[in-house]
Amino acid sequence: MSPTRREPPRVRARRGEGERLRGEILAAAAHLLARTGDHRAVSIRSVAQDVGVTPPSIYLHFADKNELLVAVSEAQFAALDAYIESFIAERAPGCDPIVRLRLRGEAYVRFGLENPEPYRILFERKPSGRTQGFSDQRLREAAAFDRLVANVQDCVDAGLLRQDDAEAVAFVLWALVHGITSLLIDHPDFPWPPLETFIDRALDIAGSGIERAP
Amino acid sequence: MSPTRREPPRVRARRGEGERLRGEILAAAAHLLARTGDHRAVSIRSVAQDVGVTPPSIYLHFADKNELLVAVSEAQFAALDAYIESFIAERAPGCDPIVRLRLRGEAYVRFGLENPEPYRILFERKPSGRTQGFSDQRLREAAAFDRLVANVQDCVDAGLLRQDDAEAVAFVLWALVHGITSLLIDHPDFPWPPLETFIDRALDIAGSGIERAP
DNA sequence: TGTACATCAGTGAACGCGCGTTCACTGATGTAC
DNA sequence: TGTACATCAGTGAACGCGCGTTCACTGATGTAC
Repeated sequence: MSPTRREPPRVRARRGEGERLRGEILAAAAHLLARTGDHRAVSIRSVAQDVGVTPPSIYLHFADKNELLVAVSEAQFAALDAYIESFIAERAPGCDPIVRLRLRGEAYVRFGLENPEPYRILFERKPSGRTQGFSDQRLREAAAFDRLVANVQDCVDAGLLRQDDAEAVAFVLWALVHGITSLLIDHPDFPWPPLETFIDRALDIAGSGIERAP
Repeated sequence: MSPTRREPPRVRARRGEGERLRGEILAAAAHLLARTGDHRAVSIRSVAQDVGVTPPSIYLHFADKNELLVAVSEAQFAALDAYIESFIAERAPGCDPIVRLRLRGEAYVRFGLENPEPYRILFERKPSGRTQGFSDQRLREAAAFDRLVANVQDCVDAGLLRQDDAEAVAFVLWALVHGITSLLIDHPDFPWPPLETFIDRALDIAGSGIERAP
């Protein structure tokens, strides 16, 4: 029943350890996001309360709310990237690039479904007020897009895909998996086909659309 | 400089014409959405102000804010449907179902790009609080999804596509065009390929993925 | 034709809420002499 | 070893804002007699 979750509220950081709070703030924001499934729940006040600190303390580490959200996004991008890479590494220690490409797509969708609100923050957030904080290049790296392009290029190099512009193909593949993820997240009650089927069918279609004719 | 746009504010409706206000409210909400590009701008107060009426008047026609938003969505779904059908009708008065399918995809993306905030409201809105107001079936109809399925089925029947479950294919196609639309809308500054190229490439890939082998 | 009255389309003021942010402050921790 | 002092990690109270919603009301319009 108590509104806070930590008792006693918090031990104050010792001299020189002020940075510790920054980490706690980011963790609390991510936790709020996952717990509530609503990015509007991430307010300066709610984050402060979860950390066990007063709202003005946030401003010791972030200039304003936008800067906090940008930092949260950075962390989520890193999480997405790590998720995908380890998903692939666990299932395909070998290096068949086609298998990897397929797993990459599946991992992407799964990350989104397991972390809907973080996913929304990453890819459906309004480019609010141009204070975005993410440069185009940063988004590219963060979204693991460059890795996708490299994966497609590997397939082309191995003679497995039609000779084609790897980047252009990567855009289409990204759009496809993003589309699936986004629809499933935002309309969970719509009568979708089973997840496995949906992903498989999508990757089959995309696959035979880009595969090298035998 | 005046905060309102209509002087004198409004002529009061005559007896029996109270429903007129309802239409004006919906129009103002849609206009606000298009003008500001931000669904948060659609508040009871701002809509009332744009209509030239006081906030409580809204409640004469809508039980609460959610009901207003649902009505706005209904109108936008209808607009999407009309846009697609007339886009196709203008360019392909004939009935080659493959051509129609392709135009359908293009029209979908174009509607989204021309109406980003309405599009967001339709497909990226949070299923907030389960008070959604849209049944699954309603979304299906509204999203013109059934028309897409029928179009795919036409292709199959004409022997132009691989014998396949039309609905499953339609899901994938929808995901693809939604993915493109959504990414372009939400990350307008990302270095995307030119729109034509993006759409063409996507539809080419999807096309050769589902086409009947010659 | 005249008047009392019901109805209808709104109004005006207020409520309580959570928000981002600012400002002057406090009190423990470490350091210089 | 003892003490004055600077620094640092926070606090507490308040600001002004826009929001959804409620409530008692007003005044023009039409109707019954």
